[in-house]
Amino acid sequence: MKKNEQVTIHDIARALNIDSSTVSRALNDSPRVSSKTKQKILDKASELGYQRNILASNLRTSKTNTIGVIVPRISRNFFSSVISGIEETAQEAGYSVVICQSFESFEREQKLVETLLANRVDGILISVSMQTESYDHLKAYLNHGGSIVFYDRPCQLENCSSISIDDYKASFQATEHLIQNGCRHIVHFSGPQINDLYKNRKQGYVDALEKHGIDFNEAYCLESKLSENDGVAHAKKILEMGNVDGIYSSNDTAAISAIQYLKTQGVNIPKDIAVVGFNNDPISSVIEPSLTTINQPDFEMGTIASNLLINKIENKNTSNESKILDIELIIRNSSKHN
Amino acid sequence: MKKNEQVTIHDIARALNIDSSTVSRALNDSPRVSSKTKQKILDKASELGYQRNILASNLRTSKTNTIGVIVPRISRNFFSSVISGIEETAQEAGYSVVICQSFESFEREQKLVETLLANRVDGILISVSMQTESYDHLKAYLNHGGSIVFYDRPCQLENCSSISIDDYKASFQATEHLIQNGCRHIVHFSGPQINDLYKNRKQGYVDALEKHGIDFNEAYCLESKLSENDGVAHAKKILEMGNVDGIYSSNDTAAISAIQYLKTQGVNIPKDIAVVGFNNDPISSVIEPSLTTINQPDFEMGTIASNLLINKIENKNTSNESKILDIELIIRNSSKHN
DNA sequence: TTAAAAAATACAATCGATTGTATTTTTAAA
DNA sequence: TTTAAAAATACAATCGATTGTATTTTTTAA
Repeated sequence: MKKNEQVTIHDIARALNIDSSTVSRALNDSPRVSSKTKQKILDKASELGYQRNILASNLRTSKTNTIGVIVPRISRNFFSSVISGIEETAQEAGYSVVICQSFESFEREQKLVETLLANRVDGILISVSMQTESYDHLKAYLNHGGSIVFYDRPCQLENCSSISIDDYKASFQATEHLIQNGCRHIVHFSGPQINDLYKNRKQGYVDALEKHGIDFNEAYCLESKLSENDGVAHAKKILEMGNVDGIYSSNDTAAISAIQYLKTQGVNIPKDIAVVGFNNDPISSVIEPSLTTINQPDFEMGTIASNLLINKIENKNTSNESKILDIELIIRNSSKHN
Repeated sequence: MKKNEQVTIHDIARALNIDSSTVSRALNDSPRVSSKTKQKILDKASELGYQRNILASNLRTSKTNTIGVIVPRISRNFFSSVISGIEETAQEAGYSVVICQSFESFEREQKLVETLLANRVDGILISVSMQTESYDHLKAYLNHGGSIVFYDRPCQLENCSSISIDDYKASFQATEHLIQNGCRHIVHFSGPQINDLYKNRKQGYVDALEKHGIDFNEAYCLESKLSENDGVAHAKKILEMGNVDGIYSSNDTAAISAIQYLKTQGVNIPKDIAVVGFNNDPISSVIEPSLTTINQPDFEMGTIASNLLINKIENKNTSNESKILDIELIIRNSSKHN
């Protein structure tokens, strides 16, 4: 931005023939300035159209009152809801929020963390990309005195809090629901096994099968990034397999595209194949048959993540917590097996 | 962030017994530093774990290489696609992007602009909120030397470029499509008439009716913010009206919730009432019947918006442009009237 | 009225990087 | 070898706000 147009505290000071330190204190409502001069300064400031330069302020105080949010992609309803929760809480506490998308790319995630560090944000809320296996970029940020809280996809990293749901339990519940509806050959759409989230979801599926005396078949576990295309590809494989009667997908996106493809191939959902998804995307209630899915407290996850981070930043609480939220299985029409 | 941990160019300079200005120039790859010392400095920098403090740099250069994006809400697919386009182009040009949601609130929008100004972002890309009637907040930003480009919802403001679609034409086309499919009593879900976008959409509807000799009935224009709830409320009104046989909605969200409600009331879509939406949300192809809608080049709109703004910032082009993109009517099942 | 205490304000260094100018060192030409 | 030109580096001011310390002014109490 052009410099000439910028009004600084020095301009105000000069206009009133006082010192800029007094102006600074007045603008910050310090008790060290009399209310008379405060008023004079405030008046002059608005007269001149003064706008505080936060860059300068941040540099001096080495505090930006900004938190960075790294999210795989904002277009997923779950994530945009989490962000809303984050923003609300952050705003109340006087923090700005910078939203960044990693698009599930590790390389991009690294760059984003670097940029956030260079910009000296006070803390980072991150749901790591599906490719993230190394945490050096995050460690670098921590070493510079930053705070990190994981949300949705927890990671084992010292000195970080996390907030997530009980993926294992949710998965167990979803799978058991299919079994109780008569499914015996259940395919699982699983995500990258490098992250705990998808590991836990797979394990819940495996254990539910075991509990009900169904043999686990590795070929029934289709691992992918759970995109729309992946859902279609999985559906094709399922038709080749022949005897599949249930699908438990780690997200709604893949479940929905699979349903759509299967319908075009004359498969009856849920009669032939019952389906359960994960996330409760708005689209899941619109598709026919409506999709049975797991609902997560997304907005709440955002508010809690924000709170954990701000507490960390402000040192109110030095201990690290791993909070787990409850989920809910929403039973709709895609899973009624009769 | 804590100060003690921070390595500065002065630390590097001290360690090598040279001046910090040389370090600065070396890190910026200036020709004024010999390649030998450059290498020494680079090595020492990585050895000490140096991370440039952009705050300081920005303060000195009064350039942040950051653009602010104000969006009504990121959860709308159209907007998240625009953002992707913005990010891609901005990144290539070396700019960071800060995404902010106004949630259609004017008050919030004002605060966001203020924050972006305080942070001295080089430019703002904005789709104004549905409540925005005054532009003083934007003028203040312009007065401080900032650049503004409007996207999707253009505004009459001096010295600003804009990128949008031909809402009038799209609306005309959508309405005409309904008429050609036999509709005579077409209700229009319109948005706040304070913005050109919704004015144009309404006018296109009105003129299409006129062209085909259908009287315009103000009662058939239901104005709202086009939320899900608004769609349901409109649907109820339509049932009370009795003889409505077509709906043209200014967005998909309202169209879809209306369809869902009407279906529960035994209305056959499209036989009894044909429906056309706007935006081509992913959900529009999933709902049954699939929704006829207007597809906008969302990603492209983002890239062009970014380009216009960056050109403005870098003064490559001082003239102000109003670009208009072409749309496409996607005909699906919700509008076949027989 | 005067001294001490309290309030208000001024001075000056600082945050970390950038950049115009000055100085020193190196190179090239005479 | 000497000198001019070019290259490399050092010096010092600056961006705009903050903040500890010093000074001045005002208030209070004796």
